[in-house]
Amino acid sequence: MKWKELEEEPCSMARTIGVIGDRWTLLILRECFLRTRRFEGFQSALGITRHLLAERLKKLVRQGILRRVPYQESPKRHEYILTQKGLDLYPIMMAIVHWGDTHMVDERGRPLLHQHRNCGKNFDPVMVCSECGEPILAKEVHTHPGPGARRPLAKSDVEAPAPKPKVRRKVA
Amino acid sequence: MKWKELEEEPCSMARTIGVIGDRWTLLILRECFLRTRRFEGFQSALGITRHLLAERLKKLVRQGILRRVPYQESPKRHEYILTQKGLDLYPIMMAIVHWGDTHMVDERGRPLLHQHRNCGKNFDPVMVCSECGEPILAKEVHTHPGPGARRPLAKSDVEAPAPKPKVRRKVA
DNA sequence: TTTGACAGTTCAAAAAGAGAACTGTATACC
DNA sequence: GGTATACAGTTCTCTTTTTGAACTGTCAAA
Repeated sequence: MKWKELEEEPCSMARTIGVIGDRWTLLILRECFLRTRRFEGFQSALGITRHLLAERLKKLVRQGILRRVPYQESPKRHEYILTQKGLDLYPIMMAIVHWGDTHMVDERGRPLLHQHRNCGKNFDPVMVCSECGEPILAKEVHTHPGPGARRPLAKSDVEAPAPKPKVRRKVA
Repeated sequence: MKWKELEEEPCSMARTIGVIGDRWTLLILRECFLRTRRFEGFQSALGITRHLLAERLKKLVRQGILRRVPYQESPKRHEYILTQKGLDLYPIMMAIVHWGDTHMVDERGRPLLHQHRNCGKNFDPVMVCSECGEPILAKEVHTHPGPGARRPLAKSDVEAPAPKPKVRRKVA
């Protein structure tokens, strides 16, 4: 599969993955949220090769996730700033961090704590339903095709067919 | 950088990215949440090469995100089922989908709608603070080192130094 | 004049991924 | 019995990506 194609699939997840779904891009975005803005800053913080960094930054700018803003003339220098579209990635970042905090910490505990200025407390992000406000569990969510689905109302597009082998065998 | 190293970095985000931060892994996980469980199912749904699929599934099992469960004897066949650790990835998936729904849809609208069984309505996921319940904005979050930080209390570890060039130039 | 900051670009070598064919067990159909 | 098909991989070669390191070019400070 060519990754350009991903962005045209009738799946918001595939499209998003086509834009930010690789390791370096995600790490670059982490740095953005930690207030890194300049080429050298990203490069030294991440140890990414300069070649790839230049390419990834270009792509993020093309996608409207970063804005390339001049901060001095002669020589021309630019900073990479998150746009609103970029800032909207924050829940993804927080969800990733939170999973790591839950499942990937060693005995010493979390590397980073997050404090909510509103209430002053260290917090965890919780995903809730926009309609009823209750936390969302995978089991309680039912998906069905929306207007942008490939073939409207074709359930098989969105839910894999139940495993039903044509050939019956000895079952363990 | 070797990607194994990522998992040892003192950053929950880097560690998580080391585990699930590549395109195919994310797409495989999408399929898992859409109830795909078998090798052929993943392969035909995604068009991933069989080679890569086998490798990624192995890795996800090693990481405890999927469990390889036999569903028949002779020939031995297995299904790949999300563990609790895997199910806990759901907020990440939903956050990714939601960003795509917001920023990557065409005129036709969303490819997929999500219905919350609790309240019966189609919903968007909203990320709120575990302490005060208010939605979280990037601007309202302050980070500081936790017990698992590389060097306790070294602020420079977690916040990039403010851009302060040693050399002063004509500023635009 | 030399050094260093900064933001890239270039190029050869190594790693990862794609595409297709092949392996091996087992059942169903003719 | 012979052929076809399901399933879950493995093996192979070829192409694309990524790495690592060096190089380019502007400007300022010592």
